[in-house]
Amino acid sequence: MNTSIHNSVGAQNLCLELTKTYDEGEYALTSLYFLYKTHYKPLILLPHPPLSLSLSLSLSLSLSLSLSMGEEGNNMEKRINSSEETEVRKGPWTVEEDLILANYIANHGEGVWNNLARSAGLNRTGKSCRLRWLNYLRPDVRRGNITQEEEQLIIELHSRWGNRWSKIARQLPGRTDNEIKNYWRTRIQKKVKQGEPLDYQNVALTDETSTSSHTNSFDDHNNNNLSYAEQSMTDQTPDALAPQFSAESTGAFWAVEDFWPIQSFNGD
DNA sequence: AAATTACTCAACCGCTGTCCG
DNA sequence: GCGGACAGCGGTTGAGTAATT
Repeated sequence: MNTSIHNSVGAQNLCLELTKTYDEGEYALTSLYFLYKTHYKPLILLPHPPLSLSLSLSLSLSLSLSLSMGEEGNNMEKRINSSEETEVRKGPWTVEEDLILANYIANHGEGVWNNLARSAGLNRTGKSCRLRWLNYLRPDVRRGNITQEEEQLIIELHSRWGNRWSKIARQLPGRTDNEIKNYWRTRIQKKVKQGEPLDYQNVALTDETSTSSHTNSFDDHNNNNLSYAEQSMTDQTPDALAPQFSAESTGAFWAVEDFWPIQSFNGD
């Protein structure tokens, strides 16, 4: 599947692209919509599914999750249903698994992940489900490139807290700790190694210094050692700390109503 | 065009902390 | 206090892709 669709690609082209690839019996139309939501919406920033996609979607509501898959899909299916069925599945998530997980959470909520995995019929560990949900499927996951403002904030917070990725992530709405961690390792550390200037104040950039010297003293539950400036920063709400995103960029978030087609699956 | 290298990032692993019976 | 189950975290890996030779 072609993943190199750029921001400028319009809805119609997207439909054609997706339809061409997936509408040949490989997956249900719902999968197509889900792909649109999870993989393409962040790129094209459309407020609603395109009309033709919506129509397809309406049709898909009467279909069950177990709709037949084409040859390619069958290969994937075979892997799931093979002799490994009794074993816990690992590795990349399939579209069908994503659908099942998102659908289940939309109807039952998240939490108690091991039970969730079992109840949803996913042959995955609770851990795996949690990770997939939090890092990828969650409606408010913000996708797309890290902005300059976000990078600056990451650097500032890393200098303050070290490799406390989840804590840093909480200050960047929609960004996951995994994403920030990866970004730090692949981009920012590379810049440092190459001697590129990071013209931000008070930046301590080595993992060694940051983790060892900061982690303990800046613990979540012990802010007593913070200076006034540090304390005031700590006291700020995530909203206050976070960069102000443009209206366009917020389009990369999912809306609650984005889940309606998935919820409809259970006939609610 | 093919082979190799570099890069990205989703997912896993192992560990710690917390909760609850 | 103990042990099991679970959540959450940070570090690491490896498959897929892009860039380079």
